[in-house]
Amino acid sequence: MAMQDFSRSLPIMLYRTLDAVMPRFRQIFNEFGLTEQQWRVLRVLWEQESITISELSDLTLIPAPSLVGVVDRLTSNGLVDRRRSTTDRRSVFVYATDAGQKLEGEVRPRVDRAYAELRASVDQESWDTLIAGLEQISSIEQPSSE
Amino acid sequence: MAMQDFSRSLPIMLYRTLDAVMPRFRQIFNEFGLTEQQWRVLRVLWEQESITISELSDLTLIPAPSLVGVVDRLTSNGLVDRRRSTTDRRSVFVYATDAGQKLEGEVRPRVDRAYAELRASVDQESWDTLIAGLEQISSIEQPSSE
DNA sequence: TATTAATAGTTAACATATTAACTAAAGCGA
DNA sequence: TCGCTTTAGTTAATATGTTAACTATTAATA
Repeated sequence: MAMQDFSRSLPIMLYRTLDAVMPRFRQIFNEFGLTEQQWRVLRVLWEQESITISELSDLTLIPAPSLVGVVDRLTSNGLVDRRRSTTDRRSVFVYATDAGQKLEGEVRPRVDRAYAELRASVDQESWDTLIAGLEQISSIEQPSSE
Repeated sequence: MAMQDFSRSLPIMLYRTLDAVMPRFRQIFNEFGLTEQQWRVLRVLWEQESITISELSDLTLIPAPSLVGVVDRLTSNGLVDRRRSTTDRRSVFVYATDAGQKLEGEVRPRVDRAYAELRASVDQESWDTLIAGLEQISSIEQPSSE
């Protein structure tokens, strides 16, 4: 029979792993007044000069309706700003302000260190295998929603 | 340097995998007027005659404050009910009503089938390796929050 | 070119997550 | 037994997720 053990089903294992991994990062985010989602947006903007809302949604995995609020709050905190595209007036570009850029130097070292420590707590091979396994399943095509 | 590629970092890969896996299940839940969290609560109650809120929180991975509302809505839908413990009046037991019990026969076959199809889309060994990898990382002790 | 369809962003309604605080009830030691 | 601490559940405030609908703009096509 399928899914005999609920506690070891794939979804539960994924959630459990996130519960084990994320608190250490969220603690750092909070020290800088950032939420996890705000961090993700900034993390992308630090590498992409300017990017549309929909591209940002794809890269951060934040659903577009949620992203609206996240960008709103980042904007009111002076870390990012919006600029409507001139070529396609439907699109809106988001970019990091100077304050948003500056934040990278303060937050990233902390986060990168925490990430390195996490990665060091597992042997290299297990880690790579896990990432590969996640890559495989996340690339499964969605069943057609008929 | 750590976390070179944001899109392949562990958290993002976990979220991406959930995004790939969950919609097929949520669609089924919605057909029966259930949310994902409501399903998880029922899924546990179908195996545990009666269980306290805190135990339910541990098994469903739903944080206690959220669980209050989930159980509230399940109660108002007549699927579960609360009963305060007589031995320790701080504890509250939750149990499935007759309607809640009856729902298992309708929803579980659908969900189990979808789960079997998902599992069949990956070879057995990759699946087991993935689950084992998740098990390993999710069992890492939380860094002491000093 | 007028219509229609598709796209980007947003709003709305509801459910859940996160963190802190709060209440009631036990547990515990002076 | 009194006072302190812990525990179970809940409430509160804010942020985000989920789904559907809506607006403005662009693309497509007769």
